[in-house]
Amino acid sequence: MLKLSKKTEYAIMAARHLALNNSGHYSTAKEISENYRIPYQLVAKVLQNFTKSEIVTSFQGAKGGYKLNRSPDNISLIDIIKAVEHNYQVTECMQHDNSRSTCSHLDCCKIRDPLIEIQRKIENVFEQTSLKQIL
Amino acid sequence: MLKLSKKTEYAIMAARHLALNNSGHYSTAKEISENYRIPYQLVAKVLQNFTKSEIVTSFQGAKGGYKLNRSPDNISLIDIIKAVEHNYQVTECMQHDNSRSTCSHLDCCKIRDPLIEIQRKIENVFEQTSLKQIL
DNA sequence: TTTATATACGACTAAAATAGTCTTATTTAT
DNA sequence: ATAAATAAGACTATTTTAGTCGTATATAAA
Repeated sequence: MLKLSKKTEYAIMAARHLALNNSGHYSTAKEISENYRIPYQLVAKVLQNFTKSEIVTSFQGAKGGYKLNRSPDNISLIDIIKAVEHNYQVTECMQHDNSRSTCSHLDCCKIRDPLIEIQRKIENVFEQTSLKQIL
Repeated sequence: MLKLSKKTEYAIMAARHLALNNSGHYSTAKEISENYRIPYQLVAKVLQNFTKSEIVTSFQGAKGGYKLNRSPDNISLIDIIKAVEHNYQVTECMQHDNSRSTCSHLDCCKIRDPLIEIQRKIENVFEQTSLKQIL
């Protein structure tokens, strides 16, 4: 519990790699996969997510690859997490695809509000950490 | 990802209940189970964990039950979490039953140290929140 | 214009973690 | 004795996470 997903770990590793290799050439999913022994398809998807979130720019075809869009000190871990995870909430009832907060507990559970505060603080931890800090 | 387990949610709810009902009578697992519609066996186990961690004192037999050992402002969420969860680490390689940090990534993943810092900060969030604050 | 090398993306499968149940033993007040 | 509790381990079901497969599309270069 409270664990980051492999997807998020791979995302941080990939972002870090891109930050360290942003001189001219475009890094590929294959390159990152081999460099850190991450399953190819997984990094590929992570990088596609980065593209959708406009963290990176992608180039298709031979000599293609990915390149960071912003400088590493302008990318926070929360940007990276949001790019690859739909739900990174501390409880189910905070997840945004839970259209109405369906609390099965009588009279609601009573601990929701304090946990929302916890959630806010945890998000803050990730927001305060930039990619630059993890190079 | 990053989600608290139901066990932890139930633990917080149970601890909160005990804090609100610490006048004379001993709260039972059945009482808490029915009050919040939590599966009986699960609360029971949570309360047994509390006993082991000396968060509560238990009394067996008829008229038995549980009672908080300390005042709510002297019990933090991290105490509650530690009582019911063995592993609440952000990554696998930080979990203490991983005797040697078995990192499958080449040259280790390079993001371990910054994540240890993240872990420390998240634990701090739970440590800074007392049971009293969630009543 | 063909080939090799990339990204893009959806469907599927496997594995692991979580949640919940069942059963039995023990303790204690009435 | 009996009823009402805690204690605890084994088991099962469910859900989530991790990983794979297949196919389409884009592009540089031979």
